[in-house]
Amino acid sequence: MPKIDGYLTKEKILNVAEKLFSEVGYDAASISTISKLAGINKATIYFHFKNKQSVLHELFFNMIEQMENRLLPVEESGLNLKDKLRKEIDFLREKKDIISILLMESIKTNTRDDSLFQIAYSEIYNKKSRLTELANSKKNLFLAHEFFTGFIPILNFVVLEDKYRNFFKLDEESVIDNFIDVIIKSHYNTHII
Amino acid sequence: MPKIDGYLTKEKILNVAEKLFSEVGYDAASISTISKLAGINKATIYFHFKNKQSVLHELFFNMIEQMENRLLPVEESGLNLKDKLRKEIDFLREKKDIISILLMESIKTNTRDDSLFQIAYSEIYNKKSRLTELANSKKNLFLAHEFFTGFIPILNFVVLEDKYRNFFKLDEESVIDNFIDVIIKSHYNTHII
Amino acid sequence: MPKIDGYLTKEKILNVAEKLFSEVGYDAASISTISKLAGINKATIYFHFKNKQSVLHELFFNMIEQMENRLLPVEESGLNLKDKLRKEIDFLREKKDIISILLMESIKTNTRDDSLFQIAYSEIYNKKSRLTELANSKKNLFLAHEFFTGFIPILNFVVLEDKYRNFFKLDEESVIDNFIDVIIKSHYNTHII
Amino acid sequence: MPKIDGYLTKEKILNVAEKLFSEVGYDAASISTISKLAGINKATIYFHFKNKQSVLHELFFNMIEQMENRLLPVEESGLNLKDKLRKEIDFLREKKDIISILLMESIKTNTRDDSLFQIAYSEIYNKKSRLTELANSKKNLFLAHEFFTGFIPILNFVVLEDKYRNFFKLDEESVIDNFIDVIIKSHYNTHII
DNA sequence: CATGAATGAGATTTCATTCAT
DNA sequence: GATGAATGAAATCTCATTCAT
Repeated sequence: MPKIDGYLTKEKILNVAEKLFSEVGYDAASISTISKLAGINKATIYFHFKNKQSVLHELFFNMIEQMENRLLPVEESGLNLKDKLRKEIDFLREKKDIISILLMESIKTNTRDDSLFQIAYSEIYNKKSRLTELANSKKNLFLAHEFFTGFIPILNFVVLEDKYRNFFKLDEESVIDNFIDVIIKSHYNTHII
Repeated sequence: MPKIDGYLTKEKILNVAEKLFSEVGYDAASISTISKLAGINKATIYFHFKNKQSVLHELFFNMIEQMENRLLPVEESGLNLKDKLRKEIDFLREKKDIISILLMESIKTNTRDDSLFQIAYSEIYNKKSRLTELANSKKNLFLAHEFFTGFIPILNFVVLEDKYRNFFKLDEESVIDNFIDVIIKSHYNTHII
Repeated sequence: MPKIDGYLTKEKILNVAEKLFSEVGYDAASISTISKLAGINKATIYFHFKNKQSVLHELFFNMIEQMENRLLPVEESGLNLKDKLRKEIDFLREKKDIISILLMESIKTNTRDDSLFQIAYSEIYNKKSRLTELANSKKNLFLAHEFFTGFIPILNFVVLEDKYRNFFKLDEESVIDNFIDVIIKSHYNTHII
Repeated sequence: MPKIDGYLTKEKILNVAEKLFSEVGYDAASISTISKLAGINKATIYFHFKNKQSVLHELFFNMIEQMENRLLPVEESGLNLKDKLRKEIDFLREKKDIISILLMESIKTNTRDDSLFQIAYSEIYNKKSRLTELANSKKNLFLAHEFFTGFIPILNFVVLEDKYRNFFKLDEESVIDNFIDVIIKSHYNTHII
């Protein structure tokens, strides 16, 4: 391995780790395997990262940052809701791996990591900046609506799409089309504000 | 029949494993820890189970069986939708641990386990037995509706409830009440059939 | 390896560890090497001991216990001082390994282990039970005398004897004889009480 | 000439290493830690030193050189024994770290390093140059006296002083005063020649 | 002179699993 | 049914050392 560009090595590690974590879960993914897949020495991972946890943290941190800084396609002009949603879902599909990890880690009872909620927070408050003006009771209802009938179904769709399709023997296009139809009818058409 | 804390040893193992798996995930939970928490010898676990995997399988199997055989409160007479839902959610809350495990394992890309979908299938087909009579296109739309706007949000609510409440600093009763309100409006009131 | 008598295995580990620690120091002695020398599997050490530190602790603990419970030959009747001392030194020579470890570990500035002082305490107070009756100023002088001109020289003799002999090209018997002569003249003949 | 905190880099490395070695022992002190404490890059250490061992060797070499070249305060005129001893001990106290390392390394059975004895040799022969004139039997007795009842207790005092004081809950001044008293009575007043 | 990046070897420790009793 | 003892494999992480820049 050329001792040239530490930045590239670090990127490589993060990419490989993201993929592997999503495939087998954080705990079942070993540093050994990551190093082999990245084509580098095990110890090199510890040159770039304090420990295994910090690889995960950096993945989460990068994800949170990206989500906070992006322009929401929902707010883009000139597109109808269906097309906007399709664009958003395609965007998230590219992030399927890190979303899988995020969901898995959030579910563990013992975790103190709240990256999932941080992302949800920024997504939801991005969308409706007037949210803060609402009365508390309404605000919490709105939050529940956004989180449990919008955010969660969409992330789960991205993550479970393939298995859903395989189990129920459906074809690819109909699955995404159907999902967009039902999420519009159930979530977007029933918005409170 | 030797018992530990009133449970048969095998049941004790299953209970402890279920709790630990949900806390730290299947991979981070060791047979050693399970045996210590159950107050038995490590080797005893291997008397009752072929290996670690089969402890998980038995948990999943039991869960699937229970879900298939239960009477859906939704179909019970005399209760309005809100109360029925509340009953159903309370039932699922008691199964929070196994549901957590189920969700975590389903998300792993590499898993071939489809217990989550088996349960979804039986839940959804239980509810609407006439589903099979529908035309294919309608059927798939219905399936997407049930799975992604009903089943998934409800399971995720059960599993994420506490963390959601803590992160957004909400009080317990309002969280469940709000969830029931929004799931009714988004899922139940928008049923296709 | 026969899975028969865990007690023997533990003893074997302690013996091997004691020897190796004294040869190369605690930190340079690896669990791997210990296991190989003991003819057992590395993991077996962790069945009998919590971790590497606890192997050291158990060695120290055993040493402290032995020292506290032994009858001091110095108090034995019928022997003159020279013979008593010779007996005592021969007793300590058999414990050369653990004494080496004890001294090395005591010297480390960062150590919080005070096994050396615990042993010194019990040795010194054993010898002169009337010590407690002394006035404080005398007591401390007595302590300094016992510790720095008796205990420390003797332990260091046991530990450095061979190297001292080799460096100065002396023969074995003259070294021990000379040491006994000088320790009697300097320490025992100058006792305060 | 690049300096760190006013020291040349090499000196800085030696100072940091000396301190760390004395705190945790040679083996537990890593080049990594030394470089961090010195505020330099790990590789820089390998520019100034062949390897880790040679850092230790240079520390020992410097110490030996210093000890060989110093004027012994014991021989200074105008001071009584007590004051001379106090001066000597204060001199050695400043070398506490390197003395700790020296002692620890000397105790290891496997070590072939004899720096401790080299220093002892030059100290003892410095003091009494007419030593060589003595008959062999007397010489060896004298050597044993100097080494085991003078040199060793003094070095051990310097190294164990703090721990001795803490364990027996003594105050600083009384400890050094008492030590000087007892070493005079036991060692200096019992000189053979 | 000094550094960032890398590595092979090996450290401690834990894993799932086995087996004689 | 249950256990103490053991193990091979693999986990995470650290080590001393190297080298291109």
